[in-house]
Amino acid sequence: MTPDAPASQPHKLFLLDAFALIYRAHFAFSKNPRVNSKGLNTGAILGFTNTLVEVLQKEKPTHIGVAFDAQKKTFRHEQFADYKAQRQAMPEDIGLAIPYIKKIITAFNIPILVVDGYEADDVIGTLARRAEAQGFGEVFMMTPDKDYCQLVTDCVKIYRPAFMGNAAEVLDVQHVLQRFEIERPEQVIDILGLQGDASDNIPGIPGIGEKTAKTLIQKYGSVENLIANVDELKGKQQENVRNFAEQGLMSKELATIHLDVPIEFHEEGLRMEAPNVEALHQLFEELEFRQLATRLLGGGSPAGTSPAAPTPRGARRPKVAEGQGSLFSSSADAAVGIAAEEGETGSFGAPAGPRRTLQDMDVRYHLIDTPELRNSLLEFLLQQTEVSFDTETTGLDTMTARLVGLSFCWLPGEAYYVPVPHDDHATAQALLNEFCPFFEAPQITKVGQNIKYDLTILKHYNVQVSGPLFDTMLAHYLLEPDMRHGMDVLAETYLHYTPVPITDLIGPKGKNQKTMADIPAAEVKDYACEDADVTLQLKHVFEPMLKEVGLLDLLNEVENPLVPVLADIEYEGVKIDSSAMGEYSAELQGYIVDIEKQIFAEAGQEFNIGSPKQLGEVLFDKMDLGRGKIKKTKTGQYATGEEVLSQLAADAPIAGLILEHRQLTKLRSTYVEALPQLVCEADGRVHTSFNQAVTATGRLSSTNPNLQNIPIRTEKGREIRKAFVPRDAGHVLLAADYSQVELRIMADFSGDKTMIEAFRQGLDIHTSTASKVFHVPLDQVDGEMRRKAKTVNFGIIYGISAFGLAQRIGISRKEATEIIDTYFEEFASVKQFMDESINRARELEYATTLLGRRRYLRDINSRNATLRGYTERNAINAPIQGTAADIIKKAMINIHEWLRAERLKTRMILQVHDELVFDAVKEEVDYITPKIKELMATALLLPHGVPLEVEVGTGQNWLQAH
DNA sequence: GAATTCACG
DNA sequence: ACGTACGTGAATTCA
Repeated sequence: MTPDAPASQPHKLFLLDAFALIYRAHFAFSKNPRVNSKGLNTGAILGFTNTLVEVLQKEKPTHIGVAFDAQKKTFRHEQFADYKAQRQAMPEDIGLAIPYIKKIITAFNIPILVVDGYEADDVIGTLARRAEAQGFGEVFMMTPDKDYCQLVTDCVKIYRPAFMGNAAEVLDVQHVLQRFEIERPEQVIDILGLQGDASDNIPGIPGIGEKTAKTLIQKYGSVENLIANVDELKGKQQENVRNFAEQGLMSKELATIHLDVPIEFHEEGLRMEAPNVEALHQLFEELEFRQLATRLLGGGSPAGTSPAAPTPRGARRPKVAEGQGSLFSSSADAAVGIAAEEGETGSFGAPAGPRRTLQDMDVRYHLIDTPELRNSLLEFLLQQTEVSFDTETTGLDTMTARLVGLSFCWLPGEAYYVPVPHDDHATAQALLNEFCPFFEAPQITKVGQNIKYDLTILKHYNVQVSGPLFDTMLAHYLLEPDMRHGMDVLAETYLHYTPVPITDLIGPKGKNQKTMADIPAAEVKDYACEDADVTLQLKHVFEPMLKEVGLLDLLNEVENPLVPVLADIEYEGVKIDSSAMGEYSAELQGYIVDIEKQIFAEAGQEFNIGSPKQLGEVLFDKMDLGRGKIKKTKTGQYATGEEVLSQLAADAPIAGLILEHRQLTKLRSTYVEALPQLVCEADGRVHTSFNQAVTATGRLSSTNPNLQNIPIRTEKGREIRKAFVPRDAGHVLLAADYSQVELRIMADFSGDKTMIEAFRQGLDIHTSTASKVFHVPLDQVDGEMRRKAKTVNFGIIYGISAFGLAQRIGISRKEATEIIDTYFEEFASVKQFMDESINRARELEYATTLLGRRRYLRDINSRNATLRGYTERNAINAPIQGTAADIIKKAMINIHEWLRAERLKTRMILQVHDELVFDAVKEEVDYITPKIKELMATALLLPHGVPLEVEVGTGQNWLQAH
């Protein structure tokens, strides 16, 4: 296909249609305009820049150019007086935005392409053709405009950038032919010529829309041929084609993109170059694009990314004058901080200016490696009220990692590093004992980034950390729940500072990666001190921010106090009966082999059942199942999910077998095989990690392994829970569940009398709902009605839709609509609550929980109905799910505290969103059961007083405990 | 590394 | 006109 030999490295050229992208970006923000502090509407600029950046990062073009329409009239205006006449004058905001956009493009060192008398599409089309002729492997015309479809070839494609929730999309020849139902891409012009294009004021032929245009072109091939055969047409259509034939031809001409623009194709001129970082910085600063600046330039100051610029370590460090009293600073000294308060701080509280690294800083990082120095350090530590600290270890796995050093900081810019002998446990233990007075001091706030990790490490050295904690990771989690909270990103965003990458010390990730223990203490010192230093400074930035938005209490009363609770839970672990797992694995394997044989017999061939691709081909191509009702995934593969196979199972036994096979292999590989491998050898237990800063709603999540998704819904799955056992014969497992928390929260928040009454009376809520929705007395609700009502109740919490409900209970959309309507008649306040939730979110652009936890819903006013709908459902769900999370977190803190105060031996070992699991001492069960119930039920009181109920069970394993 | 599927609340 | 219930994590396949 390529006429010339392709270049050695595959060339990838992107040609952007500037105005089309700018208009689209502008209108995307039209409902809730983005305005910077100078009153400039920056929506179009931000949208365009985001699109540009995305394509640069994701697609990594080798060549690129941005085409603008010529300012003056184009040949199309000469040809057709009304051309684009109806398009309103360019909105003022766009006019103001364009100079900025051009500056940004220029700062990226990307050429701007304009040719007098031509529009961008002609320029792009011409260049695309010439690039193809020169042997470019791939050319992408980046535009949302469908006119470009006429230009698509095997190597020239359309790239529709991601937009308002839709993923980016590449349209190739096949897509175009399919979409327009034509045989050659050029016929797009004929289609457009007939149907016209309102936005470009191409008239087309009256009475011909998308459908008719397709049919006619399929039959006649072109506008000209249609006109030639106009006699074959009937009635009004014939009349129209006859009368407007001229207009049709003119429309076709207007829709035609011209490929003879007088412009040279210079490969070198379009080659990608490194951006002018300084210029981008200035522009983003002026436009107040902080997030973009961080994302794009954060770690990207030229010095920061260049591997050719290693950090000259130690060269400029002031030598520590051992034994001198002046080594330690009291708070009276004005140390120079990384984020010294300078100038206006903007909304992130960080000073403007280029990113800085350790080499730019006047810091004092000291090595504390003698008993005398340690003593002196401890003395200073004990005088502080707030100290950040960090642990350096031999690895990230808390169960096996050994301590390498400790760093401390109480004044910005000044920190201390204490090496710990990692290979001599007795000496290490003795050294840590020295610091116990500090760690245990109740009056000193300990500040850390992901401090649960440090607490756990210290716990392995018998150090119990007391006093208030402040975790900067959690602070940021409350400020921006759906962002990431790594220290490096936070330092860059809020302190404009780039910490030394850990890989500078221990090398890149790989087989020979070193650990901190392999690095001389003098080198670790700077890294470790910097972490403590940065963490302290982040605290000073976040605390006022949290106070301002009313989240400081949530942090101090819930998230921070939860940290030691989770550390204890993880430390305790859950005992797993590995031999039971082993037996069950063999049993499952037997079933699997058996089912496999049956599947191959049904299919008449062997194939990889685990490959959705092969499976789809076998089911839908070879066996021809599905009868036209075949679903496809977004990548064009056959969908073979549970939903599809269940439908198929009615008349194709193979579908049911595959579902069963899927279930069994899932159970085997994800649980039965995986869990025993994660059992800690030392104590026979698995130690999960509870992540406190992952979910958008405030829930915890569990990894390594995930113990929050252990099977229970099916017979064979549930069996796995039998392998979760108490630590010894003196213990039992005790499980305490909130009953219907989320529905109770919904009842309470909405104040719905009917639902509240049901809970007050202790009714089964699904039966009660069924009785209302189906208008039958409580005692006449059958299983089917209850099942449907249960689905409705869940649907309510999730922000119900008729379609979703119909899908899930297998009824028509009409029936689903009726059920929902009846529900909202019966539970009018619930409907009102849902509407109010959405309205409040539209105003605030966030939703809140009972304790003020926020979830930002920045798309709530989006013009894209799908995205908006999604965000509206979040506006309903987030406060409910998040409040439930608030409640159980409070309960965990209170129970942990109570167990400790009473010196009980029972240990909390798991949290599963609405359930707490305890490894309970048998003798304590009767004493703790009512207290745990009470502490859970009263952890937080709901505003309207809907009671919370807790069910407790015990047993020899987790299954029995339910 | 993305996509698909499926385990849980 | 369009897509379809909220929130997670892990295993697997495949490009």
